Amino acid sequence: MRVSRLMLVTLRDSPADAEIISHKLLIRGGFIKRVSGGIYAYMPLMWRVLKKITAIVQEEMDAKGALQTLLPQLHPSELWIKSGRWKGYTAGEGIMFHLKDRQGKEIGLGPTHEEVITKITGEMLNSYKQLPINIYQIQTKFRDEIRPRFGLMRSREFIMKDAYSFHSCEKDLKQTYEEMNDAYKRIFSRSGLKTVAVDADSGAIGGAASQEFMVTAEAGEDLLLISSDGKYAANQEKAISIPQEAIPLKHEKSFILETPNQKTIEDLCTKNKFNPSQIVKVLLFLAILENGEKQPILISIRGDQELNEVKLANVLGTFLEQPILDIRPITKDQSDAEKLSDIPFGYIGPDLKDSVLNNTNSWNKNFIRLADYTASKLENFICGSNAINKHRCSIDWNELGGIPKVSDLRKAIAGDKSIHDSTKIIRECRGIEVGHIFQLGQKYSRALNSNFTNEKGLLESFWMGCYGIGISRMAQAAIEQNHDEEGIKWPISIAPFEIIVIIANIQNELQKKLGEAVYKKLLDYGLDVLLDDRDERAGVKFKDSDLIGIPWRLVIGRDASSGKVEIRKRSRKESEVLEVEAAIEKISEDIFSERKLFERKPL
RNA sequence: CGGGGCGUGGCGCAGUUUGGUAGCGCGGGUGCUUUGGGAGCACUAGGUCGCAGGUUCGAAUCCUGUCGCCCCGACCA
Repeated sequence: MRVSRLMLVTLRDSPADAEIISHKLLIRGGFIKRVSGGIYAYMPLMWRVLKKITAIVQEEMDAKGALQTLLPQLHPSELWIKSGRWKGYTAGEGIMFHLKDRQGKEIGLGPTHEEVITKITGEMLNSYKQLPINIYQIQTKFRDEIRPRFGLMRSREFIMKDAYSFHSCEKDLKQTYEEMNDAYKRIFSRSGLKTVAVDADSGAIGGAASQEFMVTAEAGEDLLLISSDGKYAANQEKAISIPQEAIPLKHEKSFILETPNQKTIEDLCTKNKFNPSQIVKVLLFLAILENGEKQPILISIRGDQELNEVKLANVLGTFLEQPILDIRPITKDQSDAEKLSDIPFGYIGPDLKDSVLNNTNSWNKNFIRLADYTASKLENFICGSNAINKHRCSIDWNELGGIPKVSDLRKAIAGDKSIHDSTKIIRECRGIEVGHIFQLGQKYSRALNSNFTNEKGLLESFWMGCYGIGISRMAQAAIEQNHDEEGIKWPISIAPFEIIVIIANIQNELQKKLGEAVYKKLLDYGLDVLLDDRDERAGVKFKDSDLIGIPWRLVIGRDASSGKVEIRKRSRKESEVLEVEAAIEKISEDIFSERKLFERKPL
């Protein structure tokens, strides 16, 4: 390909709406073009990158015996109603685009394909003899993100590889899950990405075990917690750890302490010389349930700890045996709107009476009371008295009428001890989620009545797994990990081209001739070559080649008359001047050996 | 959804406070010079100032509405 024909439009200035480096570089290099909020066109250079990533993904999936298909993007609502996800995905802050067709039938634009695939396989597969099956597609997905941002990192239309496996038993599912785990490690390492696999919350997809593959990068939206020996790694949403010990409170007879205007843990501690770990703080939340009920929740947690809302939603969902559509703190405005004048914000105790809810007409009239184990373990503590400007000191759970239902609700944080080995300390870093694998179990197959006949001749629901990779996100994450002040440094396995040949001065016949010859020769070698044949000053071409991040550069310039050219690797500072033939040999050898490094390894 | 900010040529911005008929840099075109790290000079094209109303002799500027985009938040009791 010739740069003169490439539709290469690079920008000197960063666009005002780009925040992170990878987004800026993608725009400046002309890789993507914004069409609307969270919606981008992939321009020719980008499409080459995406095709290279896709090829790696396909090779590794195919090697595991997975089958590629292409599923529809328009999904009838009844499938999603059956699986129980229609409401959660469309109502409120649901992320599913949906529309009505001319018959008035509701249709959703696929954000993920469990429903569709489960329906199809349920109809096509009937016997355990046909299992296991692992089926995948590489397809555009649609998600109406609450807040699209960072270019392709969180866009509303994006390319994803999603695979779904079907098994006759859980053991078989676990085996495929492990194989996918292996395939994913190969995919990311072949793509030149440094990733870490972490335990994850399975979120809206549901199911049992799940693992995320994270590209470690400062710009990542997820917080990861990793033990100092690397043996434990989890997304903060899911992470469990051993918190710091509480500092014991002096034992004495319980009493009421006047605490005027001390509504925060911080105020309470500085004014009375308490330690936050000696306090039980009580949080008031409102959960919106799938059946439409609005349920007030009272959560007790140790004062120095923070609540993990994902854990809270999971615990609550299990307890109530239905999905939680939304859960968030109750504000003063909300409680006023419900005419609940008696809630002593800042002074709430675990034993706040249900009677404060008497006036409400849209909420449930009793609290669900939960406690994090850091709070339940305290034997002697301080807490709100349910009366303004008063706290109770040296109180215990008996005096409060017992301990609420206990769960792990706290956020694990850096500095905690690891659960697998308490001598190992947890540290944190940020990550970009590029892959996620789940053991779904029978959640979808049961809901959608997707069955097979097992060895005993009995009808059984499929055991399912699902496995996603954000293809377009991967491309951007690669930049986040591989760039410098000048631009992108693509890993060679996913670079749009492997080498760029720059003719420094196209007016110079000698250079031009030599450049064309070198270009042809490299093409004949089977390399992905780009020839910069533009009538531009050399500096412009150097800047552009650095910006778009081609791994090798070969310059035909002032030494052309003596048959010499300059070569440089994008990842290095130094360049080298060699005879043409030697340069071609060196580069092709290097690229071939790099290709070997990144090519499929035998199982 | 709440708060804040911004919409002026392809991109980055000034002009808006104090109304007087639109400007700078980059980019584009032509010519000459230059030619290994985003060249210089000259000429040139390109904008109903997001959109719709209103106020006014006159609106990018003031008012109302609307659309779009960006950031923060939607947890710290």
